[in-house]
Amino acid sequence: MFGLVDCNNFYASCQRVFEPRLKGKPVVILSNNDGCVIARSNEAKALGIKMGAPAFECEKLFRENHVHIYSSNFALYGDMSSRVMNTLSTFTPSIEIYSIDEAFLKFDGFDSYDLKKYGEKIQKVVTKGTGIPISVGIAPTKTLAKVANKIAKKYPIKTRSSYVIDTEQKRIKALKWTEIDDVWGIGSRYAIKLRNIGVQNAYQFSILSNDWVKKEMSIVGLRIKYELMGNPMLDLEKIQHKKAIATTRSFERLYTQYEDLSERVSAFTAYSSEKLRKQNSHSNLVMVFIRTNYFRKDQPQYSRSIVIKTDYATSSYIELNRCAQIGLKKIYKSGYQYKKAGVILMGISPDSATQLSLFESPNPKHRILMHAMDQLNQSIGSTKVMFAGQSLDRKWKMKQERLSPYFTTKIKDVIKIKLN
DNA sequence: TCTGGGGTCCTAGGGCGA
DNA sequence: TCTGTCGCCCTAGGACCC
Repeated sequence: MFGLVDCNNFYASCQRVFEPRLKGKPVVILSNNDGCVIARSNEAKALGIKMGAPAFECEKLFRENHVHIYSSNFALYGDMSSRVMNTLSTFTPSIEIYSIDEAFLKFDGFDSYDLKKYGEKIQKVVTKGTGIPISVGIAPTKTLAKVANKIAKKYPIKTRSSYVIDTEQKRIKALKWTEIDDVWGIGSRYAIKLRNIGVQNAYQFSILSNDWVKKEMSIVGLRIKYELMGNPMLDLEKIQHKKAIATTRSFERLYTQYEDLSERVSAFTAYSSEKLRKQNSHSNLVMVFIRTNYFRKDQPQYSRSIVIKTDYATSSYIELNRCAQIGLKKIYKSGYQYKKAGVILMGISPDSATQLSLFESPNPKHRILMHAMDQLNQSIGSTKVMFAGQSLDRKWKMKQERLSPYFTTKIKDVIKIKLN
């Protein structure tokens, strides 16, 4: 059996752990640059605040309903997430951390356990130990565990936040209850397609013909169908190195000058290459993209990307940035107002399996330099040592007007308790 | 005026060598 | 020598996830 543990309204819950006054109040978290709503408490959802809604469009709603607004604080959420995951790993040896707020558990050899009760225990221990409320869904496949989790989350009192699908009757009932858009793996496009042929819920999807599903939704759709029928197609995924490492950002203003974009691309490459070195890997493909603001229909639009091959697989910022700058030069066009850019490193291989080039070889000094830089930045605690290509006076700055303290990762932000 | 970021997987279609 | 077919590789684009 598989279990899916999902933290309820994770980012909002993290803020509440350290500010209990937020309990019962509407809370929203905004994306980078304070652009969109990316998380909401139940109270905020009840007000009709939509996921992904632009913040500037919600201002009136926020004001009138005294909504508590926060800029995203990923250092805090990441730390809280590892506390939850550490607690979960005490309940089974088989765990897959699926995202910052979700984990799949596998219960092999738990035949003598009452899994419903076990789920309730997991819920209690995690919530007590971390302050984060969770829901637990258990079923024979990962996709059904997702469904079970939705039921536990929807009916926390009736289910005690733990629901198990362990009979054919329960499976069919749960699928009939699940709207087609809520099935894991069926997004908005497929949902429209399915509704057009009269499929409204997961059960109706599960009895479609295999041929139709395969033809219209590829092998991925067919796998979902089998999973919903109770036949496991997906197992726990092993932790593996990332296949692509990206740093992409929207700018706080529009850029027209090549030099400005060049500085940003240089900084993005520095950050991506740092992530690459952290996972002990090399890359041999650098993709750069730039684009104008596609929301501004009144302005001329331009969007291009390019992939540049490095001479050899490397993790050196100097070599990767050389390629990124070549790419940028090729795709930059003057006369446009640029809103976003990014650098994505691809063709990633572990250090141990790096293929050497016949004619070019890495400069050994780069390796020593990168290592020294990473160590310096690590000891300082943030990226302070930079290359000349990056702006020292940080002309570019992310908008984060409502950032909460870093309660668990910065010593000056740790809560002080007064003892009488 | 202001609209996120970072990933994965799959398929179609073209180029190319056997 | 020419042509058709097959399979592999690569890229672009579409779908999805959180």
